[in-house]
Amino acid sequence: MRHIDTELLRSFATIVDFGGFTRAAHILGRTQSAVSMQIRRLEEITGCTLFDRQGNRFSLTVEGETLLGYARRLLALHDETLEALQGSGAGGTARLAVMDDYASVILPPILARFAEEHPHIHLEITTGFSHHLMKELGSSYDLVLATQKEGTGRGQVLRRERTCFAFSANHPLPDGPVLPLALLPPGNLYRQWGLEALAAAGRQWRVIFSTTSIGAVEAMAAEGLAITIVKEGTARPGLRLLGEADGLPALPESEIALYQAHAGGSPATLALARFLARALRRENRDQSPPPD
Amino acid sequence: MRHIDTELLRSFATIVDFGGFTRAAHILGRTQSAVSMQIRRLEEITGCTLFDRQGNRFSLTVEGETLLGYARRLLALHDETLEALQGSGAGGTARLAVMDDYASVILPPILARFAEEHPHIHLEITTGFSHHLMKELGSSYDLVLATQKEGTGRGQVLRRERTCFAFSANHPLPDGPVLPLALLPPGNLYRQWGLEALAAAGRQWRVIFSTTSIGAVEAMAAEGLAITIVKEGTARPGLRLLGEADGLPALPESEIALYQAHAGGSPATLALARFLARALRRENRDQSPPPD
DNA sequence: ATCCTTCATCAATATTATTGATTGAATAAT
DNA sequence: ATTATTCAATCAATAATATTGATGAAGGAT
Repeated sequence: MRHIDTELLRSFATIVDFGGFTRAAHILGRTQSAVSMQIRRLEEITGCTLFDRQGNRFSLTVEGETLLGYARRLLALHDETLEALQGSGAGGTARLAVMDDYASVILPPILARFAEEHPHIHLEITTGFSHHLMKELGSSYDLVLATQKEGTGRGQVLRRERTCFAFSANHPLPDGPVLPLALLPPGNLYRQWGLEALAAAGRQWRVIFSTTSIGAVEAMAAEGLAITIVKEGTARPGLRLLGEADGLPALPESEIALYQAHAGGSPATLALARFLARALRRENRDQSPPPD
Repeated sequence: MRHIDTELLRSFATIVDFGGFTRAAHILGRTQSAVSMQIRRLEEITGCTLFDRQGNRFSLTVEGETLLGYARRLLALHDETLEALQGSGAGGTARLAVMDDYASVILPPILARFAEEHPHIHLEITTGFSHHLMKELGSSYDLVLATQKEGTGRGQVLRRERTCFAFSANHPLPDGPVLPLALLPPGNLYRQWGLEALAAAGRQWRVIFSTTSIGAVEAMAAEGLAITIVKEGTARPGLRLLGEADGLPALPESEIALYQAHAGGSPATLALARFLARALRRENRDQSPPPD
């Protein structure tokens, strides 16, 4: 008698959420070939083709979409079952660390939805700088959502964002030869990128404001007191992004990447990872739909 | 990462429905030791003791009851998933054959509940005499619910019922030396039991009415025209059960047994089998609660 | 054209489930 | 009491299944 193993569904959902067999395999703590075989098994069991493979790229078939709906319900119920029986011990907690800007701008509505869908999972959210957060991945945090330079790091890249200098939309740019900057403290990635780019462009600068509060830095820029650096997606209203046209150098792209403490973590951790991947990747796609 | 295989839950639910590891093993097409190991695995995974073992007998623990609730929901969703993907082919059909009296008296409300819980499963119900139905088990039917003599046959006994002679509650018993009988046609089990018992008791009789309709036979008895044979549970109102006090011999007990075409049939068949076992065994228990 | 990324496939291996035989515990029968 | 029965637990052996690591093939990118 045919039956679907829950783990096959978990792999299936993870592939969709993370947009790839290989990426899903990393998250699940298996090899790519294992995941590929699992999907083959799933297709044999259901008798359906779940993915349209067009060489490298793939998309869900209609049957795949159908199964995805059932898979999500089944997985939620499965995890709820385990938690109901094992008490609300460590199994029901997910500890996430996020860099400040995402924590205040992008994530709140996403985490609210997650909390609503998984009322039994206890969330512990910490904010800070990517660099510091990464050090405690595995000890204090199960997941870290970090900003990193394109192509760096081994996390799952969920989204890419343009990084640029920014200044008040309502004030004229400062016109002296020395750029007034408001930046986060030394060690911050954007500070480093900005200073290096300015040095390479032969510009002079002075950091007139340095604080650990992103809000304060952006407020300074919005008031026309200094230039700062922001991600396109999280810049507050009132800020204008500056480019070559404004005489300011381009900066590397930022990758928003999700790091996992251990491949294949607790059910709660995995559920949160899948949810974040789904939410961030989907919004990303919506912002820049494919040209076809 | 721990996860519960759906098949473990199916075994668990089947044990509860059929009231035993060995019985469940037969239904599932596995050995008793396999089922026993599965439950051990399930207990390891959940970290709970699911059954209170008191030697031979066992009962569900509180955690077991909790898991049972989840298991039923999970299994229903799992089976629904498979059917959604495989089209409503043969997977969504269960063919049940039932002896007449149960088909008209006991089963209708039970099957109605089943249909409500599993709106996607297509039921094919046939009625007839146990003897004939059994011949087509495996070809025309997936399941046969049959009456049999105690201790006979290899089906799963779901219920036992007293069998006796019966006559109108409102008429005096016929007083001649020759008993007027209304029975089903030759080949019927009860006809055979009755005639053998009367012969052994040295009574004389005459079958004055013989038809394939149980309703007609019972109507004859209720009108005071003849004596017939009924199961205690399915006798219509207006009939009085006759025993030694009335000068009529006792008859063997009837076993209501469920036969399965193949061990571990289709999901729909298995679902119906479990449902019938649950419904009939539960009602049985309610009718004669254990003395402790 | 060449590299790189990504998924499919294959044979070998590792893992896991099932079996068949046996034991132990508890109840029913003599 | 003592002996059969019944039923689940256990164990070592086997069967079944999943995973791996290496390799191939098919697109996209440079």
